[in-house]
Amino acid sequence: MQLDERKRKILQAIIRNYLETGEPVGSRTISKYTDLNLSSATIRNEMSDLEEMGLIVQPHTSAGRIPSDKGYRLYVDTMLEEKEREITELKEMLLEKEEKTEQLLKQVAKVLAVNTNYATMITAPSTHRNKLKFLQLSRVDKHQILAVIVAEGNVIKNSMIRVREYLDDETLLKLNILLNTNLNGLCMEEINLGMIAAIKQKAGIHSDLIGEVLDAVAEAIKADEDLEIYTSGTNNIFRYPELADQQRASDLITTFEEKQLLGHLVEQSLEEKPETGIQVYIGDETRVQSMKDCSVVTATYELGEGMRGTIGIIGPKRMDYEKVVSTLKTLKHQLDDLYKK
Amino acid sequence: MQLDERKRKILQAIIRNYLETGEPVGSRTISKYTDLNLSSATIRNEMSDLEEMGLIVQPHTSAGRIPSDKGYRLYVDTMLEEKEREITELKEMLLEKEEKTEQLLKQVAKVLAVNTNYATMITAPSTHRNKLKFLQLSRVDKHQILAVIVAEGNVIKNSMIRVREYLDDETLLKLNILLNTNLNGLCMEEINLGMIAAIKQKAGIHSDLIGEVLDAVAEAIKADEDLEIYTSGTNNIFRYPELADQQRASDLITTFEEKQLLGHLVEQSLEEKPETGIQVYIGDETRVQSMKDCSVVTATYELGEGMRGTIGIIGPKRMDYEKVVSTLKTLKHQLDDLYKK
DNA sequence: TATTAGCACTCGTTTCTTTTGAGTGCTAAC
DNA sequence: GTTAGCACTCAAAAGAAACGAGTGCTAATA
Repeated sequence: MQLDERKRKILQAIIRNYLETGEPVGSRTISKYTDLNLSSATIRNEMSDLEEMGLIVQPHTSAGRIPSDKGYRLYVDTMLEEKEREITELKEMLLEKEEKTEQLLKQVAKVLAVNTNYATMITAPSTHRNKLKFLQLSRVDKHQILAVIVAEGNVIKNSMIRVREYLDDETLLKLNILLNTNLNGLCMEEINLGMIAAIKQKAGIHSDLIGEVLDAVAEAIKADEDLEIYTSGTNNIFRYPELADQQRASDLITTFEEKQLLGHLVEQSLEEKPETGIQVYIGDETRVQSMKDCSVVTATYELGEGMRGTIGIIGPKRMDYEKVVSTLKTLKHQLDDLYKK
Repeated sequence: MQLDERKRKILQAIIRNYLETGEPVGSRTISKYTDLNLSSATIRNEMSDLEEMGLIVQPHTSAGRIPSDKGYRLYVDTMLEEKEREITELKEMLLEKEEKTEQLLKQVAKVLAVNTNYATMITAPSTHRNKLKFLQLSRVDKHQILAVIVAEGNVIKNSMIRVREYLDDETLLKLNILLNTNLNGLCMEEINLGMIAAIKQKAGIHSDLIGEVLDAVAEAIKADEDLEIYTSGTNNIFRYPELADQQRASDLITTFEEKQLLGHLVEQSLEEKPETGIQVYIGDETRVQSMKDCSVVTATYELGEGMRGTIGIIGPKRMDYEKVVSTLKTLKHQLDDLYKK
């Protein structure tokens, strides 16, 4: 059986209606509120076909139809209408271009949650592809050296290194120069213990003490690789009865709190990255058990070369895909532009 | 009417039973499972008295009794039995004494939540009473100076300062010495713009450029004053039917996410600080609307002079106060000891 | 051949009624 | 002062009945 234009229209009408109401849609409703001018009986025949094709399902015998995951997929892939959709509050926020990226992102997540009525998440741009810009060791007291590492985009890391013996000013200065000349401009990912070993060799360093310090620096650069995820609007899940029952809600809340499952989702969307940078996961496509009744829309934004972060919107399967996708598209571009200026 | 020993015993029995089951307690239950050897009729008479005194209430005519807030208060104030209660996992964790206080605290919150089956929150020690230990300005590139500020307990702050003109090495070095000699050992709270102005004067600095840098340093020290609160085990609220209905759960989740309401609670307990450092808020005593059906037990710990943080456990009013209070007491001492070593 | 009116049937939802049982308060006896 | 006994209350559980949205199928229609 094939999907002719009429079937498409009916399917679209069913989905549109279901997205709004959340109730199974009957043939009579479609017959009345569509410009197809067909009786409910005809619609019933067509619906029967659509069901056979696996695009819609009946929750029980005497109920209307609701879209299946396959139906949603078809809808998302071929039936979305694009609209420019800006959230003016966001525009203003981005103009201010706060100093602290972290704060800005948290704010974005919050405003997005309030405006869409879905839960949102956002990750700061990952740093591992980021280039090292500046590195400094300073003595804080006799046995402690502070390593400060600055990367492109002014991402700053600190690490306290404990040394057994006093390290004199001269050695410290030498180390600073050595490290800066050898590591500057490299991206975090390229720097590792082996590389540091090579530097040691090249510089002819044999002192155990200095070796230890260098190792600690390498550790510091690698550390903290776990990307932080901020969430907002978690309570929005209670707006949708299909997510609000105790078991489901509890599981979802846990997922949001634990975050590392969300991390998988983020990584997934960073990898798959389609041309638009927007990705839609429906139900099981999220690969997260607790989200099997949810859909997630993610957008990948770039704040500079190799510094990619992800925004996600999490809602029920019957989320307003048109609104969410186009809002995210606009926001993504706004964020991308932020760096270019 | 006055509360004689028998009435106390009966009240205690009612509360103990209710804490366990969450069901209204009837006279028959008390008669059977107490060593008072009284018939249910006698218990009924006593219960009637207790109700008149406002210590217990009846949800409806033909139901058993449940403790009122006043009843809980009496119980918490006078009937708790102390036990040493350690969570061995915590002990091990604390022994490791992780480098990163923040990570450690998050872990503590999590373990505590898993072990008690309540929601938990924890704040890092506030820094404003904390003493400045080390301060350094370094040039990252032509127009950017990085200020690194280290306080007692190795609390590190960074701030990027944008300068319009190039600042030569010599000036930078001079500034570093000036700042360190003048500010070291002072606590963050004492340092402000006025103070910096005084230093400028004393040092005879008239350059606008240097003035700006100093102001930025003062700003950096003050900034970030908002205390961060970490929560864990939010989903535990679903274990208690009296909190798990949609409206209440949604409100609570929001409170945990927004956090600033929790902040009030934290400040409150920092101020009121009783001898033990443990504080119990029952129902409305929390002063937070969404927590009117909850109780909160807080503990104030000290990681050094003036560096006080707070741990909180949030559960239903019928939480296991004995367990929670004594667990927190033990944990508090463990944390307090952590610094002394 | 495609569409539609008509109708019997299904089944979740709502509403109302009945039953059950835990628990009380009161009274009279111990 | 304590207790047995009993009538009474009321939420919750169980059952029964009515409702109605929606379907599938058949036969008539264009």
